[in-house]
Amino acid sequence: MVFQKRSSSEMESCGGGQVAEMPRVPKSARGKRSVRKKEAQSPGQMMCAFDLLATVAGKLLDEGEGSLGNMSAGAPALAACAKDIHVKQEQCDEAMKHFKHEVTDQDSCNESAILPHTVFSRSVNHARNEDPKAKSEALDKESSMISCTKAELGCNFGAIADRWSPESVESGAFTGDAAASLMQVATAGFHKNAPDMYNLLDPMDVDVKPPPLVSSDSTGEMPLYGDKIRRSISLPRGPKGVAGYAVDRDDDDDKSSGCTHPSTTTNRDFRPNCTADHSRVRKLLTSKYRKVAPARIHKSDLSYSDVERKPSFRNKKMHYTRQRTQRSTFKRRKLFDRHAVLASEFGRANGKGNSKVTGRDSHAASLEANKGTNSMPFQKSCASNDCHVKLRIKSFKVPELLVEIPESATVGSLKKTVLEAVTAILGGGLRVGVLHHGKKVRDDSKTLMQAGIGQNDMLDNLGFSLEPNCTHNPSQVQAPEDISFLETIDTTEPLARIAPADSSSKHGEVDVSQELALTPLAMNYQGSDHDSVHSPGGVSSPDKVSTNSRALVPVPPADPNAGAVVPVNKSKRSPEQGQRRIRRPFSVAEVEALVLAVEKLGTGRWRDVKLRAFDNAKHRTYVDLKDKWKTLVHTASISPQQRRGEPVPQELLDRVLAAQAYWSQQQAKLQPKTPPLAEARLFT
DNA sequence: GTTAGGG
DNA sequence: CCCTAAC
Repeated sequence: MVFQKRSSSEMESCGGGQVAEMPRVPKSARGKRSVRKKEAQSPGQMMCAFDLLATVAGKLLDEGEGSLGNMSAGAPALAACAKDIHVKQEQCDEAMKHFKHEVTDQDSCNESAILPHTVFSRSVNHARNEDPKAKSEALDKESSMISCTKAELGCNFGAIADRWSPESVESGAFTGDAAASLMQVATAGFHKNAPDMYNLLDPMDVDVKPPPLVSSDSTGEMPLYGDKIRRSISLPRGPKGVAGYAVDRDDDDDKSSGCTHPSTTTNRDFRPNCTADHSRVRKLLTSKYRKVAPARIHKSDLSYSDVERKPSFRNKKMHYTRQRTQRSTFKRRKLFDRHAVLASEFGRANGKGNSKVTGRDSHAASLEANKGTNSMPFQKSCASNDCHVKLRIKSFKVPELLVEIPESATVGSLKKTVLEAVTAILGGGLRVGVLHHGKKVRDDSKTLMQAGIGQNDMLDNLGFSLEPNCTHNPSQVQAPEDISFLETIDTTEPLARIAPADSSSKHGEVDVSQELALTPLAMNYQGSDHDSVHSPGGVSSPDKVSTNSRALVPVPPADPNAGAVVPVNKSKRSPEQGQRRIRRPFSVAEVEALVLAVEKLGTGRWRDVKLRAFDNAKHRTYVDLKDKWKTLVHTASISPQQRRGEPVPQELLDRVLAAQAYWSQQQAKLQPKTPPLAEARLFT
């Protein structure tokens, strides 16, 4: 596994929070993005992971409490177990060095900061070593390296809550402390022995309040989806080398995997069936900014299983329908929304090594402070001077990962790889960011009160994020903005996270993450309506631009009367419609499928073409297909030198022209509305 | 909801 | 890809 370090530039970005220019923003919408200024933050405010670590270390050591404290006692012995850990010893040392440097550079940090980190890194070994049996089992299962039970998390959270004692709040609990506590929870969770690492991904309901009716997974950090990767059985006339992988992706990438569980509704600690879906590795990193479509907050949307999807699609493709209808209906709004759009596509894996995993995203996991009905991220129960702040974090999401793994690898190994990546990230440095009103609160010395946290207005404005420690990936060039979102965005801040437009064009390789080519062309062609039930547990694939790449969009104000249900994001923005779909160039395989279908069905029957060849490609609408055909015809009629993008085999283009000519003729024959010549009719 | 075609 | 008109 490769543990990439971030480059200094990234670090800068981590702290700088600069706003990238949004790519495809309609001119009409430009100029409305002043809001993005809110993102601009002083580099000096960058919160150093050390602050957190130092805080954690200090607290734990001083108080002599917590698992970390205990673990520290065995640190020496743990050192010998370094080989077990997936973070190489050298890396640990390297990390140590970085930490030291950091410590040196940061007055506010002291040497103790190193300890926590070290302990974190090694605790994994420790835990695993202590129980050989458990260890082997874990390895066998390849997916149980890290985890913790909800109960454990809950306990930890309880501890956090305790830390936020009345006095501390009153006298000035530091936001840094809060972050440290959160980090502790997260870290602890990852080092405990539990069934699956998804626990961390699960929402953690810290308080006792009943879960909100609506999931607040609006952080924009949707669980990985359950894309499927299938291998094209055969591409009839397709040229060799044609991408044979098809990845079915949800239309909008926003549908979460079918495994999405209404987190708020159920607190399952173990969700084996979802593993595959959730473990989907994304190519990631896509965008630096994301937006969340409010509408997707609803749990029904979240649980969009493949099975569920298909029917809905057939039933009128509500999807499109809704889209279109709303679009026209809210055209104006849409334009406005657009400026908040977009995602970029990701970076690509570098290197061809197998099982390379890189944690590169800055907005690692993101927590969200959740406010259910009336639940707010923080609840202040103030009795005179006693102001307890209760907070609920709906979910943790691991940082985005870049994974490269040979197709021959087993699903199990993929899981393991991903898990290792996650472990490395967490072990290598994790920090928690606190966001208030969409802005990171970098000044750890501020009290909650000073930061405005705890006031009634903050309910919807507080969020947390788990981020990789910038200091750990110095070599990483791409410094994704490390802005994480929380679903709660201040209403006054139209949040505009625009994704850099480096989209599509360059995600070159067709690795797993690459666009999917429709698979079952052959099958479709044969008229079989390939069932779209692909095991959700299939290998997950990275997505290019996926959920993550979406910018965050505040949820429109809920119905006043329904306010009790989900007042998560209030915003005037119409989410769903506002976004321009990301550009997804057709792969050769898709073109092949399209050509095949058109040859058979002819032009003018796009819906049928869609159903026949792209039924599983949720993101391809019949309009898209029609448009693609249009461009194909055009492409075929121009010189190769004038063509752009992924070259389409001439053979296919020839077929396009042939099919176009044939069907045009057929059409002419069938409806010679304007009977040109008598001769024409004679033909029919 | 689909098609067709311009943008 | 989006948007509309037309059906």
